Amino acid sequence: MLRISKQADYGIVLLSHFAQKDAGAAWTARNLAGESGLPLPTVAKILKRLTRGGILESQRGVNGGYRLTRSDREITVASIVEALEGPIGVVDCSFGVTRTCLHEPRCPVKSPLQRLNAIVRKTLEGLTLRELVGSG
Amino acid sequence: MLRISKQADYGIVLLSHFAQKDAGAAWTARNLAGESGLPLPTVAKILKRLTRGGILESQRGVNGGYRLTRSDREITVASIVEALEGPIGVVDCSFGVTRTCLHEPRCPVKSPLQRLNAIVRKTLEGLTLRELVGSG
DNA sequence: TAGAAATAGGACCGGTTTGGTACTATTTGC
DNA sequence: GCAAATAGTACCAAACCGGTCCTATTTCTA
Repeated sequence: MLRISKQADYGIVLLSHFAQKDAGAAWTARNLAGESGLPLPTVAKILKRLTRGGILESQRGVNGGYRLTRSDREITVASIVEALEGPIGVVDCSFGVTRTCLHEPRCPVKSPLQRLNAIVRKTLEGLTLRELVGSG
Repeated sequence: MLRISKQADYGIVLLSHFAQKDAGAAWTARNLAGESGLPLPTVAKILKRLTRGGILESQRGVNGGYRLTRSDREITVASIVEALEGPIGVVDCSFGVTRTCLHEPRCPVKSPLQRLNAIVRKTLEGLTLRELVGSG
């Protein structure tokens, strides 16, 4: 367990297509669906989220499509996961906001768990799309 | 997201009680429930799993209870998560066995995702219960 | 100017997983 | 023999997730 969602998994797969070929090239959802073998609606949904997350930029209209907003060396796995799943938090109280843990007053490991969270996040922030795809 | 289950979360909380006090001391499920504020059935379930995972050892009968099988410096977060959630795998294909990915033939990032998985696992394997609780 | 091609956004439903509880069996000490 | 404790399993409700569909908007081209 401790896994990322399928959406994030697919997101990495799709982004790897941008990274592998000419980094500046544009892809349509339809092309990527054909290339990856994933269903078009799913691909479209993921690309939209990646765009909202600032990882892709979109061009509407007939000759539209998606392209990377920056180099694959500057795109971290953390940003991909966050765009597709929301904030990275190993446990609920890691968010540090809004959510209040019922057991917080007597919880002996609140900050240790936040440290665990920080470690995992830092790991993912230090890993770029380039690194992930480059040495496959 | 990218979070551990509540079971694993609670498991860490419960184990921290073993680590904080006399490491050799035994705890009953009832005592831990009282101490942590978690419901007894839930605590009992988690302790059973930790025992099966080799992290705790149990003593049945009237004066029974649970205690750590080894020092809190030798118990890794990875082993805790694995005991409570099963094998750590960031994505399905990280398991490398049984499950076969439908997209595997054309998947450009299979081994990169396995590398991601290895990185996360290694991080958790390098983090001990002592470290997690010690500097809270 | 109309139509086709593409993205934007949100609603919806089915299935799976998870969290939590309860029940019964077994062991152990007094 | 009874009480206290763990072992194991089954079960149910709720939340989450994956996937699809529908409609609106933008843009190019004929």
